[in-house]
Amino acid sequence: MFKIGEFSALTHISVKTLRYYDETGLLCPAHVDRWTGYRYYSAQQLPRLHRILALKDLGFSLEQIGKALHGNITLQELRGMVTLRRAEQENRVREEQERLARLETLIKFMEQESTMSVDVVIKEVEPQWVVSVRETIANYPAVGALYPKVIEQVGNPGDLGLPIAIWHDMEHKERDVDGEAGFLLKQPLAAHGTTNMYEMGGATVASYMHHGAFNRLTEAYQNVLRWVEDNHYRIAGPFRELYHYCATPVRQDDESYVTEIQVPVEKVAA
Amino acid sequence: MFKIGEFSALTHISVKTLRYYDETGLLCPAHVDRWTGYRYYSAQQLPRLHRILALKDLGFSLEQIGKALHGNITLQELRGMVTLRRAEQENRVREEQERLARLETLIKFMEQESTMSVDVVIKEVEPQWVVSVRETIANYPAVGALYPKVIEQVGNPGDLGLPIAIWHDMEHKERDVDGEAGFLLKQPLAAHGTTNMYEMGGATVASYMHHGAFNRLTEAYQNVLRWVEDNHYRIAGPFRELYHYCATPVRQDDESYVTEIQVPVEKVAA
DNA sequence: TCTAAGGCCTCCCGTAACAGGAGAGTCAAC
DNA sequence: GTTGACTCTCCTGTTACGGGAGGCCTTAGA
Repeated sequence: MFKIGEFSALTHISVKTLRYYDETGLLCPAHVDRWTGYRYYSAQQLPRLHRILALKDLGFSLEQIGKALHGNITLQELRGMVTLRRAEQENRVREEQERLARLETLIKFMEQESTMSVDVVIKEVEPQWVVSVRETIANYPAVGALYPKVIEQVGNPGDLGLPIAIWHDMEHKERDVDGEAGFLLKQPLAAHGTTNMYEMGGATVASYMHHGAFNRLTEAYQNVLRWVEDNHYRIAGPFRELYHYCATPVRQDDESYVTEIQVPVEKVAA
Repeated sequence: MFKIGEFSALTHISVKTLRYYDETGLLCPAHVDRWTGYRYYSAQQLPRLHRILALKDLGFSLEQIGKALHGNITLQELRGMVTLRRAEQENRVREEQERLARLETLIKFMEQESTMSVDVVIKEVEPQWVVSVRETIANYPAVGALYPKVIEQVGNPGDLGLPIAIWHDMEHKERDVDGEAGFLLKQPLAAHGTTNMYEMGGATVASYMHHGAFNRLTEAYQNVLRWVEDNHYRIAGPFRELYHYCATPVRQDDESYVTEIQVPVEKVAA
């Protein structure tokens, strides 16, 4: 029989940990002095402690280990536990690898003095109802002229959510741009005249929050698209712009605007 | 200005999280109503929140993010942070991969109905003082005869720690075994007669706690050695046996004994 | 036999990043 | 005016322990 300190030295498990395992019922001392409360461990308990450590090393929680060790577990169930654990661990490894890849991409960006790419995040957006008009317009800033058209055809401006633009060209164009302008909606409305009313699908997007003037959006796009490529994603749909903050009258050089660039993406198979 | 629920819906960040970020000073609302305590967020805060999410995604703690966002950080410092983070993340990935590898090995073992390999753990053992005799003996059980020799040559049995054996043959032998028998010591003693007194080096070992009779140790060795191989380790020294529990008179079939097998190992380069 | 040092006990707090819930106040629409 | 949705603060719980306070127990030395 060992006192807790001796058992701790023997196993290299801290006294705190041993007491915790006692408290949680994972490994109770072979004997506890009724009057002093001293814990006494026996060498026979070493295998159980070792098994605990081994399972912990495999990534099981103490609660799972407790259940597994509580006696009545079959080889079948154990197999099931381990197989499940492996699946979780596979996900874990993949996530951590992707995180590492993002870090390495960021470092590459930073070597070129660009700090912006810190801010690109991948997120899921839900399906959204949209009312819009789509036209070929002279250039990007000209999209501003489309919003009044939408507003005048929709009865109640109170129903409108965030203004958005969707760019259907897959590359940058100086003129004859295929643009769509409209608003997000909380509920579907009836379509009027030349407006489109549809539910825009949900998507995985690379999102970048641009805080600054519209005339620097092109630069922002370049960075986002390079980020997408460097992180092994592929463009999976037309670009979306959400105007989170935009004062009227609209100006191209107002630095207070907040514009979100959303590039639908899908992961390229490794 | 958005109320917290609106801002939450807009960003897909939970209300709880936003309040937590307020509390920790990471992202305080643009305005807080003095009387009601209501939090009001502005669209201008979206970029900051996005940056927080991005850094969190890269694995930084909220505390680190707080420092980085607190304004006065140079590109140099940011680069340093990210580079450090990458190093950590590389370790992380490696650890998780190794854990996965252990799980897969275990599954392979379990397919063959062996559950024992759950209990093999890698651990570091410190250098230890040892007093022992080394001889070529008839077979493994014959090692028992060596311990009295050690005891009689050492004055005080009170100084002796755990009995151990060290097997210097790299393979299983039926006879003429090169065995060493002795005891761990707390402090060095003077050597006497034919005993050796030396400090056994520390090592990384694959350790298996065998709870059962000596005559089943061979089977245990087989499993441990297979585990070592399957987990891409290489044997790095003679095997050690520690007799944590062993009643006298010594019998080969006493199932209450607890014997630890330690196989010094080193990782094989991937 | 007394004492001092160390070992052991229980109880409480802290960790990171929130989630859940109680109880009370606030806002907006009908 | 009322209802129901929203918001507030405060408290607890999560995992696997570590640190420390305050008090009892054991053991070695004087």
